[in-house]
Amino acid sequence: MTTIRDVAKRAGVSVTTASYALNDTGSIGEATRKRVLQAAEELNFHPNAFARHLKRRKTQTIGVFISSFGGSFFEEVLEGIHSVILDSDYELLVCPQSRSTRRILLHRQVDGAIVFDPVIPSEAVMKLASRRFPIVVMDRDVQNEFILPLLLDNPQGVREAFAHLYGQGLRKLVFIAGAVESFDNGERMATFLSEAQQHDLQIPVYQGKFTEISGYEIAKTIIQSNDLPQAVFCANDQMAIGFLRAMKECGLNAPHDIAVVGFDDIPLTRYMQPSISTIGASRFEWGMTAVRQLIDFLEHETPFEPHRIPTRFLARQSSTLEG
Amino acid sequence: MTTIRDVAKRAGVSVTTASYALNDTGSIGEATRKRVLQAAEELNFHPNAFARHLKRRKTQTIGVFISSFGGSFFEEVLEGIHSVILDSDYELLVCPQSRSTRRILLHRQVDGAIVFDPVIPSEAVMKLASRRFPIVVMDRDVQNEFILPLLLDNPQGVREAFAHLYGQGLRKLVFIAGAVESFDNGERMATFLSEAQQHDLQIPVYQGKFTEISGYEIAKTIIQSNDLPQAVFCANDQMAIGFLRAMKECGLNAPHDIAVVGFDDIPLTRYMQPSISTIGASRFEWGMTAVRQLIDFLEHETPFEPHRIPTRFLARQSSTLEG
DNA sequence: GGTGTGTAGTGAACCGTTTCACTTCACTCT
DNA sequence: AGAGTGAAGTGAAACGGTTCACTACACACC
Repeated sequence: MTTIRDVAKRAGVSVTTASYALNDTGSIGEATRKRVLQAAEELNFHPNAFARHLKRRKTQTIGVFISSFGGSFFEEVLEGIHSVILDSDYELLVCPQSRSTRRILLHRQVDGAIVFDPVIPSEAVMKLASRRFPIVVMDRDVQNEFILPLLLDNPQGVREAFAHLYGQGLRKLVFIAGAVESFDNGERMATFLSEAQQHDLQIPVYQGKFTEISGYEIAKTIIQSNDLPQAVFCANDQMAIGFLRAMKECGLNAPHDIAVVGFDDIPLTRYMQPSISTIGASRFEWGMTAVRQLIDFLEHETPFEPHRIPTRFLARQSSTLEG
Repeated sequence: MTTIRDVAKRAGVSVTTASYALNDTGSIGEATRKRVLQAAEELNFHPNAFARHLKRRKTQTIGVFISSFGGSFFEEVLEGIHSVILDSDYELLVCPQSRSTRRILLHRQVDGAIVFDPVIPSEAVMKLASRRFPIVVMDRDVQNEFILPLLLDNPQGVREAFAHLYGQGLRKLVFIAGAVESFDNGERMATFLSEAQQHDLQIPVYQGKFTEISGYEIAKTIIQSNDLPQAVFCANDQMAIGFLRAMKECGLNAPHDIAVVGFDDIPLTRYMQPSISTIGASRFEWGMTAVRQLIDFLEHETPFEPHRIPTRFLARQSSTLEG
């Protein structure tokens, strides 16, 4: 509750001088500065962030908008973001999905945004983005001078995975898709199907929802059809996990009966039995890159440079036939 | 960039009237209110949060201070917190460890705090807490009128786990401790040792750090000593996972050679092979309770009611000897 | 002595809201 | 007719900083 006025009074200077001294701006004599700093210390003064932001019209804060904390997916992205923030003089505001929050926050509570929540409509993003409010999107492909899409290189990983399956002689393949609105899902599917087409394969597609349970249910359907594919490619790991659970329940073995591949390389995939083949990317660096570019833009208007985050296929037990 | 003045002008009323109309306070005629709301809509007006907070001296925001996003531990806590926030008219500010951030944030950027980061000194918490700034702590046991400790019932779960091991005839037990500063670690250890003492058992304690690698290293030490215990109790799951990895590498089998129990019930424990016996609590509800109590205090000064979050032992493969 | 230059410091406006204290005016009551 | 009441609306002072434009003064230079 102590204000800069209290500090000024105690140091015997004007408010202006106190402000300059505390911010190390303006020209203030060394002795005076010391006196002000000491007064501030003694009074345990901390400037009111709101008053400051109000006047400066800058919040020195980056907003990150994610769909939820769950799924152990955002974790690493957030850690990457956080690691950069620590070394900057920005603050971090993480905002999980919420209508009201979003509206209010987006209006001037942060200097720039990182969007990773498909629920936010692209039109809203387009409308908000501006020189004074740059946005990095990690979940869609909209682009303009003030919007930077920073996306996974889905095609690369998917092609590697396809080659891996095809190379083992597997020809009867199935694609299990995630949420239709998802950009990543679309790209993964498109790539997989196009690869297949080049090898004259027909690929049935089952529509899932990126959730474990949807993978599980699709697996049951497929198994009951009594027409097992040799391999399934799941658009994310959660569905692969569900798929494997169903297989296990039915006494089927991966990769023997059906080879399974996921996408994302979430930690679980390494620990499951069998371990799950998947496509990974460094989410930590992904997050780092996002903030870095955003801060660079905010500070020097460095133009955005869209590029893809590399992915790589990780062959593990669930899809690797022996010998 | 449009302000309430623009709205007022367009609606042909004073700023005061516009403010009252927008906030549904004061007494404003229905026709006027409509006109103001419409003007605001047309201009796409959103009140500047900083100006508002500055004047109101309330931010309508809850700050959550965690040590990091990693470890898949906070995830569920945050989701619980978030779920309550969604139904309230508060906003959520999640702030991972960072010196500067903390200082600044704590000073008036949030109305109340939830602390789950051992790095924050208890003195700081004590100093900050006040009627106008209540704090819920989830990682330590400081308490006063304005600080609510909301802790796990460590003793309950640990006692159940001890009984489980002891009940299977295991007598040669070892305790693997986590970070010494940790309140939870201390309580888990104290309970385990006291239970043991009641049965006249001596328990060696190894000092770990709550990390997988520390569990791994301790396991190697123990195994090389050639004097295997019948069971180890790890103060958290990460260490249990490391311990099991070391065992596997040495060709040892859990629970046969050594039974292993962890603490936290992180998702991995269910999926590992063998699945890991552990002690769980609903972190989701833990988070929910924390915010609920905080908001209740903020709104009605409802006095804090400390209580423990129940834990339960979950017997899984890693510690269950067959029939 | 007049001009110029640089340093140290100050007054007051401003950022965009909220809200206290007040005015107006129409209406009712006695 | 005069007093009283309540509803609708307004002016201006906050809130706590930052910063523009300015003063005061010492010093150097020619």
